[in-house]
This record gives sequence, structure tokens and C-alpha cells, in this order.
Amino acid sequence: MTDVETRELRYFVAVAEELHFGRAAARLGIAQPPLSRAISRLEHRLGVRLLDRDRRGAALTDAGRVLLRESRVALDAVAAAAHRTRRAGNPDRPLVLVTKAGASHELLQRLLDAVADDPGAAPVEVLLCEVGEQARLLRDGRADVALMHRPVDDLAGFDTEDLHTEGQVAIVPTRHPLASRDQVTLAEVSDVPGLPIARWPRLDGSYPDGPGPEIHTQSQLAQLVALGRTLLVIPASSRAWQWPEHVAVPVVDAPAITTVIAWPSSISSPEVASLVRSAAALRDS
Amino acid sequence: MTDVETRELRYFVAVAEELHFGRAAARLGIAQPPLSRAISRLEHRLGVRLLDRDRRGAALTDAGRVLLRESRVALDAVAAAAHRTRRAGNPDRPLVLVTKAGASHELLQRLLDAVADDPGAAPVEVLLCEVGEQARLLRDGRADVALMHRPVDDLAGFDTEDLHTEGQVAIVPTRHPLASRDQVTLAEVSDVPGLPIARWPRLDGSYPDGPGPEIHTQSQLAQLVALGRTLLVIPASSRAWQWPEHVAVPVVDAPAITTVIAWPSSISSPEVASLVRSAAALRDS
DNA sequence: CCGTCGGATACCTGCCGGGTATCACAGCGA
DNA sequence: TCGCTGTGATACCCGGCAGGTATCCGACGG
Repeated sequence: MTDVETRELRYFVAVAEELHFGRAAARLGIAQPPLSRAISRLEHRLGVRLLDRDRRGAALTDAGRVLLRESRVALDAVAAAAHRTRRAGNPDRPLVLVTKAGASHELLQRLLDAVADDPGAAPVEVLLCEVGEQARLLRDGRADVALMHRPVDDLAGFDTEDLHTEGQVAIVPTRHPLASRDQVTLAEVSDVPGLPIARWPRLDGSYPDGPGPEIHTQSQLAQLVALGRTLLVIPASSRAWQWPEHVAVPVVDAPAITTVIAWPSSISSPEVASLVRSAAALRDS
Repeated sequence: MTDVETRELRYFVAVAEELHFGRAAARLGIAQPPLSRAISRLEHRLGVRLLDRDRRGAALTDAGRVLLRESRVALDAVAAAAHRTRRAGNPDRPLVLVTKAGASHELLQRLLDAVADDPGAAPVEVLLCEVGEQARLLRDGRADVALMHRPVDDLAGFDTEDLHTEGQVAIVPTRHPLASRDQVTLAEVSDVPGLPIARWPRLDGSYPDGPGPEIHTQSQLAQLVALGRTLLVIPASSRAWQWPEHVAVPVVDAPAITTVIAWPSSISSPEVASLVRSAAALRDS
């Protein structure tokens, strides 16, 4: 009943993700045999079969699926411990604020201005990330605080403060028939011939079905839009990256998006609290 | 920038708690020199001083305090991964439900009856623990679900469902003047000569000031009450352990206590969901 | 029936975790 | 002042285990 080491969890996660010992070993930078041994030792120690070894790879058992999910949060927690400790050691560490590139641009701008104007506030470093990455960065300690969006982001385990609620708009090429409309509905917009609606990831990271492209990165998205290959439904404030050849049409029945400031509920640093206060003050004004 | 291993975190936690390398080493079952080395390697790797070595022991730095807090949650997460995986491997694992010994006795009884009557429900194993221990057991995976009490327990990071709200009563010896009252106030009860009010731990585990005894274990509490050495303010339902020589007097202005069923928000097992549904059904009936 | 692919096994090696002995240093008491 | 004690650090050694290479075994495809 010896204790589980993080190395073993990292190894298991690699195998569980690759479902192939050889590839997992390569990814980990070790040879395949030690990896096989480590996994079977882990199985033995837990008294549970984690993988069904099939002749063309490996498949997760139920217990394996549980361990995969749990390992990710455990590894994030360990990484967070290291990150936050490193930061606590540096006397004038900046707070790291993470947000999806391009979203809530104006709000972010005002927040940074407010912080800059406040001589007592800790400096803030802005980290821009891809769709759905904020939660990960908060969980593993690379970021202290995030701007996130309800209901599209996963807010479990975080404390949040609502900052701003807004409707969504459809981004369509100027010459498209829909461009002249005052407003549209989701139904109208979701089945436009030749202009499939972009598919954003759900809370769990999976994608809804449909003909449009799956959105993974901001740059990919920008290019798709620039090429006129997809129709986009986004919060009005994300119009910061919009091009002259597109127009935004309000989508009346799309769910409202609330921008929130989020931080790990375990954390209770005065710097974070002060930043949250500054952000909340922006909302009131 | 190699990764942090759980062993190192366990070692650090031991030193941080003992504030003494020798004692920490003894507790860990290793010799002192390897422990010193492990800690200084950890400090070097994190690039941060964790402890100020003084001639009469060690003291935590700010960074050390951060790492202590973070290490505990990380170690709990790792332990939870192991526990939950082991349980997932056993096909007919019982759900482990933890509650403070003595609290919400009647509700627990009804819940267990309901589960026993439902042939489709997973079996439930009851684990009784001391004051404030439930959160720990949920976090490190030794328990799946808990009966907890708002606002006295720490519910951060858990999903909860309210089951029952009730007032609190003061437990006083029958021959005491207060025993004949219909109701009392906190002010009356908090300064009774010769019968100091018992002090429960706060959310963070610290204790309020006062003359009364600090409550750590249920057996200690039972004995103090039986001896007539302390005056107790508890939820009405905790009267399950009450003796004939005491009476319960409602305390009109004490905060109401809500019994909740709580489970780690990361978990989404059908067995837990079903148990929560059973508990919620009790509330409605 | 052979070649290939994927994982397991056998066996070796070097590193690192852990042990013992000892040091360095600061109080402290006689 | 000088040991003495209690503390953590250093020096050094040893054994086990992580990790490497070579090889095997079973299953498929041709």
C-alpha cells in the first residue's frame, strides 16, 4: 500500500491518452519497457486493472477512466503547488490574469487601466490563451485569476464575480443577405447554405454535431472568418477582432453571455481580492 | 525544472508541521540527513527558500506557508485518485457516507432505511468521524458523500443539496435555573457562571476565545456534557445523544443549521447521484 | 508461413534515496 | 571559559529501482 508518486500518474495519463505504450513512452522521453513495468506496478499496487491490453493497443477499463480523470486533477494540484510557491517566493510577483484571446477586449482594457491608475495595486500580467484553456491554467497555478464566460466556460471549483452580461451577435460577410437584417434568430442563422455555423466546444471539451468547423484556436477562427468560410455567433464585446468586410447582427434568441472574473476558491490572497474589487468597481460604474 | 514528486511534498508537510527536522524524520520513518537533503533539493528546484533554519528549529517562510497549504490539497487529490480508482475496480463497492458521530441521527436513519428498501440502490457504508473531518475524507477519497452542516462545516469545492434546516438548542443540566425556561438567547447562555459554553472549531480549524473547552472529539464532548462541565449549543436533531439529566432549551437567536448532503463536485457517478436523489426525496416527504 | 506490430520479459547499469558517522554552530550552565 | 547539548548540514557508502537494450510471444495480414 505504498504511496502513489506523481511520476506514475504522469505515465498513466500518457498511456491513457495515447492508448499505445510505444507512443506514450516516446512522448515521455523514455523507452517502452520501463513504462510497461511502471503501469503494471501501478495496477498491482492499486489492485485494479487499468487497461485492457489488446493486440492493437490498449483500452481503458472503468477504473482506468476514473484514474485518468482523477490523475489530471491531482497532477494539476501538484503543479499548482509548485507554481504558486515559486510565485510566492518572488517579492514583487505580478498577478497573472488569463483570458481568451479577443474576448471582452474593452472590459479588459478598462480593468488594466484601473489597475495601472491605482498605485497600491499589484502589477498584472496578461496571458492570452485558447478556447477553454483558462480553467486549466487556473487549476495548475500558471494563472491567478481569469476572465471567463458563463455559460460557455467550466467554472466548477472557482469563485466568480459577475462583471457584465450581453447578448450575442452573428458575424456575417457584408454582402450576405443576412447582413442587412436588424436582428436574426438562431434558427435562421444555423442553417445558412454555404455558410455553416462554427462549432464551439462544450463544457466537457466535446463538440456538437454539425457541418461547420470545430473551433480550437483563435488564429484558426480568425482565418476562417476572414475567408468567409464560417458564420460565427459570439458575444457582442468580442467584436474587437472584426473586419470591415463583416457585419454583426444581433441574435435575439441566443443565450446571454456573462463575463465573470474567476479565481480558485482555495486561494485567498489579498492581491487577488483587490483585483477582484477593482473589476467589480468597473461593473458598478 | 524537473517535476515535484508526492514524496517530496509529504516530506515537506511533515517538516512544516513539526517545524523540526529530527521529529519530522522520525514521523516519516526515515533518518534526518536524507530529509534535510530532500527539503533543500526541493527548495533549490523551486528556486525559493521554504524554511528559515534557526538554531532552535525551523520556521516557515511566506512561500513555505503557501506550499504547505497547496501541498495538502495536492496530496489529498493524489490520495483521492488512488482511493477512487481502487473503489471503481471493485464491482459491488459500497458507497461510503461519512457524517459527524451523533449528528443528524434521525435523518441518517431514515436515509439508510430508504436505501435499504430500494433494491436498485447501491449499498451504503456509514463512516463516523470527528468534528470537521468530513471535508478531509471527501477530499482524499476515503468517502464518497457526506452529511454536513451549514454554516459550521467547510463546504468549499463540494456540491451540496439542502436536506433540513433547524434551530439550535442549549443543553443544560436539569437542575440548572435555565432548564425551566421556554427559550433562551445566546447572550444569556454565553456567560453562565460555572458552566462555560463549549467552543466549536471555526471553518479554518481555529477556535474562538472563551473560557469553555475546545471540542475536538465526540467522546470528549459526551464526557464533558455528562459531567455537567460545559454548556452546549447544538442543532436540535443532535439530541440523539442526550442524557436524562439534561434538558434542551431552544436558543432563539442562534443561527439556523442546515443539514446538507455533500459530494466532491468533480465526481459524477450514478451511484452518488442516486443516493442524493434518495436523500432529497426524504426532505420532500 | 513469414513479416510486422505491440506489449511483456530478461537482464544490466547508474543514479538516487536512504543509512551511519561526523561536523558546525549556538546557546547555556557550571 | 569551557564543555555539553540540541539542532541542522556534510561526507560517504550501499542497495534498490528507474531506465536502457535485446529479445520473446501472440496476433494479425499477406
